[in-house]
Amino acid sequence: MIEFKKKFYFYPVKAEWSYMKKAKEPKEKDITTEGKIKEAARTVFHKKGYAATRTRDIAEEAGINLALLNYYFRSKEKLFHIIMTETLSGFMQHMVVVLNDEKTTLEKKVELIAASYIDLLLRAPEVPVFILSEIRNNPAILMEKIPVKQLMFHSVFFKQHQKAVTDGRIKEPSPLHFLMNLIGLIVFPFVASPMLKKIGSIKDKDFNQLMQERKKLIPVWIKAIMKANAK
Amino acid sequence: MIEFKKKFYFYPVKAEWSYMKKAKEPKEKDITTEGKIKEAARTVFHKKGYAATRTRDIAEEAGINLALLNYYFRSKEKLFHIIMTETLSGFMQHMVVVLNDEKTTLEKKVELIAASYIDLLLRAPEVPVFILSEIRNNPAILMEKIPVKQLMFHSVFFKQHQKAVTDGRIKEPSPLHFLMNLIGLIVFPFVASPMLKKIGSIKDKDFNQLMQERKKLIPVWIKAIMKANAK
DNA sequence: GTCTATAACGTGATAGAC
DNA sequence: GTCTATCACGTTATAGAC
Repeated sequence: MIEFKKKFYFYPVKAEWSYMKKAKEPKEKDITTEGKIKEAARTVFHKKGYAATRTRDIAEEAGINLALLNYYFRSKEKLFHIIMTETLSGFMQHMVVVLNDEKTTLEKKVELIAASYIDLLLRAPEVPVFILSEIRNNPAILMEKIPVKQLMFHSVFFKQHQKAVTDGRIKEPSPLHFLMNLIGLIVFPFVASPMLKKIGSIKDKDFNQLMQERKKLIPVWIKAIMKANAK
Repeated sequence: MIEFKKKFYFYPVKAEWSYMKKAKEPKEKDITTEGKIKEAARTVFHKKGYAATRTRDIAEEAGINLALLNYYFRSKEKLFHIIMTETLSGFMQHMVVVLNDEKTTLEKKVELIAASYIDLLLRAPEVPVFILSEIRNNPAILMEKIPVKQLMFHSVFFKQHQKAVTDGRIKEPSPLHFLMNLIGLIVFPFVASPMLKKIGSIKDKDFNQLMQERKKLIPVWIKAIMKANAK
């Protein structure tokens, strides 16, 4: 009880609420009311952000009654936290798998990350702006949810990178530049895509084509950058 | 009259409102009430975005009475449009000057853009996320305000880049990749800085140091990328 | 579980005194 | 120009019938 906000002090706790359940397989379309609300919430939150989203938008998107939202998730804020947590961990998990493969080389990992993240982002292009702008309003979200630092610095990827540096194959001013460059080259076109589509007058199809090209180009570019640093 | 929203049909038009005046020199601190409100609005909008900002936040930040905000700027929306326009054009103008210098080479322009934009972003690090997330909620903003496309494709920079391609010095799959890479390498660390500061546990001072390094490194990296493409 | 109606609250905007 | 008080409205959350 004690962790609830004032206004919820007397609200009965229901053990069957969705955020206490285990996440379902994402691919089986959830046609339960609860599932529909969560799907709708994900869509609307990702598109408009927390502050600009009205619970009515979510209810409408889900095709359900507004009251049901509070029945299942108790508050807009709680529903948002669920979506945020799932979005963040989905993003991280995806990377952690690749980063910790013992069998692949550093170069191969760059290829895999570029390819798999571009594919992921093509399916959910609004996610990066969503994450970055929500973190701006509440940076604490990051640490609450996921041990990002652990996942990063104890990864096979990170150790391989460090070894490449001590071997002299890379002479990075800082490993952070390597990370910023890799993620930046992958993610930036997606966060800037509204501008890009205006400036370059390119359609969605052309944009997809450009991103497909980048899957192959980014590893080449990263290699070139590493060589340039080694000089 | 006709362009006003319904609720403003009968609101008297005042010719002396701030957004009709010419912009003042940015460096002389504006201590008029109007100036204080605008400064405060810029700060708060940039930090929290339109939807999450309350007019009361702005009034408090400016140290003035809430009613004065509507007295000077008539509505939250109008005030926001002023800030948005100034922010966007400030960003573009800054680039247009460099892009259209006839005397500098393509390579030199890359250096100048990297250096001047990183300096700009160090002074206003919240601006990229602000622009990108507001455009997400209202992409029309872009075209309303600034002829971005014109400025870009008729620039000396763009012509120089095209010439370098036809000369065989660059073999870009698309000039858009060049642009995405350059801007991405510059801007991405700033939009991702909250994550970066958590993941890398770096302080503001270390972040500044990294960005200073990037002023020199980005031109080198861009050159390396161009060479890799030329192969 | 789902609905309608409504309470409770927050926020943008305004009237009117000074 | 600046203030206090208040309105008007939209939004979240809830009660209670079914």
